[in-house]
Amino acid sequence: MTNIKDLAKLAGVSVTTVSRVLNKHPYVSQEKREAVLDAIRKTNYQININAVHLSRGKTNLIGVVLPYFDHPFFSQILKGISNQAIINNYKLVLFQTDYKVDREIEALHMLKQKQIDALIICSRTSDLSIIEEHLPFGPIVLSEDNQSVNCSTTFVNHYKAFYKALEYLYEKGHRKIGYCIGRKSGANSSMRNLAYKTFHEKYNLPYRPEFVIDKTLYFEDGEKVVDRVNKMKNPPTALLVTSDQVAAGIVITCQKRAISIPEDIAIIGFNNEPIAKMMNITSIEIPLLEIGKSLFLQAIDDAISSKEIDVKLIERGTV
Amino acid sequence: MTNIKDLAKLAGVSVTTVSRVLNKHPYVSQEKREAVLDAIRKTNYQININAVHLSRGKTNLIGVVLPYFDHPFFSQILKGISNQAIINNYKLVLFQTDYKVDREIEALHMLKQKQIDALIICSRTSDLSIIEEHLPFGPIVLSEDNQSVNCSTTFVNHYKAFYKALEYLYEKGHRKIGYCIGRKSGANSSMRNLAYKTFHEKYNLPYRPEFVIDKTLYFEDGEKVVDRVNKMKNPPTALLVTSDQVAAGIVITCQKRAISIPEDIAIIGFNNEPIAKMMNITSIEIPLLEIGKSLFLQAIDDAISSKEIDVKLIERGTV
DNA sequence: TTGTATGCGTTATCAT
DNA sequence: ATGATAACGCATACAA
Repeated sequence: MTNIKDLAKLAGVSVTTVSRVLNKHPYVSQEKREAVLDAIRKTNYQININAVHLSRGKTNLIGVVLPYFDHPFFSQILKGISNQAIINNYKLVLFQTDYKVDREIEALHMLKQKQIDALIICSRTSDLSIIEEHLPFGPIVLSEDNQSVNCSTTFVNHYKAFYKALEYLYEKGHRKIGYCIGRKSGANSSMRNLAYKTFHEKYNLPYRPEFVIDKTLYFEDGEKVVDRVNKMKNPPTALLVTSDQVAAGIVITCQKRAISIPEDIAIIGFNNEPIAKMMNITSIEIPLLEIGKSLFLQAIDDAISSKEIDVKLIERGTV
Repeated sequence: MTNIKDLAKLAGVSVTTVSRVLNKHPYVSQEKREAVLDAIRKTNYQININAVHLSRGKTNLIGVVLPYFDHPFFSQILKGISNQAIINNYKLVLFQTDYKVDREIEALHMLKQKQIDALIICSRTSDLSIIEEHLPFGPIVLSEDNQSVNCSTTFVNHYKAFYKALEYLYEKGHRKIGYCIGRKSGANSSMRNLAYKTFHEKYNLPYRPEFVIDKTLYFEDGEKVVDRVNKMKNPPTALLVTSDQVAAGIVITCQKRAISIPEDIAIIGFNNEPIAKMMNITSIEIPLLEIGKSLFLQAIDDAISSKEIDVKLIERGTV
């Protein structure tokens, strides 16, 4: 493997000059520049990027932490991030955590080790104190509403979004409302649960723990949800479903079992994925690509900022 | 930032000894080891991984090239790759190409620059000659049946899979069969088209170009497909749909428009995604996680190997 | 078991 | 405009 030293010798210049040519710096005579370029051609020279990284202390790599990427919610955010990464000439290093803290810490570790310039955490599992601890090593961007830690965030106000959906159902006459969610823990889940509880207090409705159905992520989980609801003596008349995938699964299952929507049970999905439109599912639209874009831009921005993303209720046929 | 030199001074040993401790080499006295570990604790020392990379000429990073990762086909393969990467302590660098050659070449470039140790190309766009050119710089693994280039491959025999599905439809009495595919170009698409043509020749059926519907990738494309078929004077009685997403979209659209499946049109999907099971769609099962796993293992294996993955027809209600 | 010295390939500083 | 040289932080061959 030839290096700039070899090139320098071949071109009859110093390594500095070679480096200048390589990095398109000014102050190189046309003559010498040509000589260097010639040497590069002749030797099939290839820069060793790791040496550049060491010297610069920067890798142009950005880490992305997410639980799984085979779910539309995250794959869309990732797509938004990726689109911007391409534009800005960054590459992405993926950390699929399955919500395991260790994996997230591994990612933070890579930030500490300078293998990545910044870290985007799409869904956090580790403690905020650990995030804070790693802040000195590079920008960390979170996708949650968070005032307590001094880092950039792009987030949906899930409290507001949930509340909006609940109020909508209330207006439509629903008094027994349940919801389906991926996991019960996590910052966003907590906000939704808070909205749910506050809503019930406001209207003096009883809070029923069995109306909260977790571990619902994928299309096929819709069947599980219908099973559970069917077994209830006093089932909900409406369901907030935090993923259109699951909502669609519920709709399909109900069709199979001759359960009418919205008469027997009303459904509001989330994300407004294409499947929601096709299946005429009322949904809370969340601009995931935009979230991804914002997260990335914050990751490469030295300034710290917070961005709240607005959501929109798309009325369709399942309420 | 403290480095091993500082540690050495602090612990009263040489940098070599520090390095030995860091890398858990033998031949270090308990005493000196403790001294080094102490120094590490005191200084909050953090290794600079880029220096390791430069020194070792290796990054423990593996590149993954795919057109998009918001499609179940690729996100599942990626998941399979990722699972293995975690086990083997590798990180993944993602290249979303949108089937743009430049992006793929960028990935090959990073291999050349030694920023990644190996490259997995899940769906190739660039010329095979370009792949071959980059082979000297590190392992490249392809997901296609390919004898001409000397690299590892894990692939589905799409010719066989397609033929199997076509024969099945033929047995069921179908003589006018169309198919939906993501793109017409590409190695895998070519194999399928070849199977399609061969099948038609064998049974002396006319080849109708309009029966090949491309740019069908996502759920919502199902509607487009139904639109196109509806407009045909002499429409197919069966459709091979190379993604269950699209197949599901077709089924939903047909339900809306009172088109009976399989009476009016039969459907065979691909991948046997969960949605296929839920919607009772006949599908060709492709073990995507297994493919991902194999691709990864080949990427970190110096030996070159080829692995053909078998598929299975899952009979359900759409034929 | 330990340490010295050198290499890894590049960039940055400074002097000329 | 150009070049010498010192970082960058670590691994390792070799000597002891």
